[in-house]
Amino acid sequence: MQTQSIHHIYSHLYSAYGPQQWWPADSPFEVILGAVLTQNTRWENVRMALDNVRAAGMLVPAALASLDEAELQALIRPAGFFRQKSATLYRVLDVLVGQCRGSMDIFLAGETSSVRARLLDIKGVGPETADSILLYAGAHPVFVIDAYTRRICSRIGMCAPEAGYAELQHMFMQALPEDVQMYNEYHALLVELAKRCCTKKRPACDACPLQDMCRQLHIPPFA
DNA sequence: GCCCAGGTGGGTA
DNA sequence: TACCCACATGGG
Repeated sequence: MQTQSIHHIYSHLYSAYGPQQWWPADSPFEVILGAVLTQNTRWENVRMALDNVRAAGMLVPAALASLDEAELQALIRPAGFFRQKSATLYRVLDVLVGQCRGSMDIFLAGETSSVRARLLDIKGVGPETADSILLYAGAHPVFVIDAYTRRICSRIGMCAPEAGYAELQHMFMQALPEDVQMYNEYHALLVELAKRCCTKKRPACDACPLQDMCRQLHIPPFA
């Protein structure tokens, strides 16, 4: 039943919105920066920070790593939490530049579980940041859970509002085939749904692509 | 002015 | 383990 819902949600969202072609970045390295910078932060703010980094010609691991703290913080300031995030970025860059010669391929090569563990060892990189990097920069098959995913699932009664990261991730990965492209699209479609009409302010709306499905399956908020 | 955003880590009971 | 809190900017 839950498995079925997870399949239905995907097909409805895909029909309604089409392929999303995520993540909004031009390179794997930019994915990493975005994944850290978007921690508890709107993407609009992240984009301003990334624009600063790009304009400074710093969208290259070795170049960014060579900046001093004040310079890096000035660039990423619009994304908020700039002291924490600059410290996290230096730790990521230590591994990427120091241990992997700046190569994203080396940085993300290996078994998914061991690459994930390596990422989680970096202070400031938690499960969502690690999984975003794994999926969108490294094409590893992990399903990304975020605040949008949690809000949507809890709205339609698929999980408790306080459901944990691992619990939600397991729910999706158990229901779906291990498919990088699908995990990629699915997460992007959930973000699109959340932004369009599953906002915090508006729990249910007429434009929701899931309303018929919710009614058929007798699940709130449309049941 | 007040609230909130695509999290994470540290402290306390 | 289970809460509680700091972290910071920019937009509604």
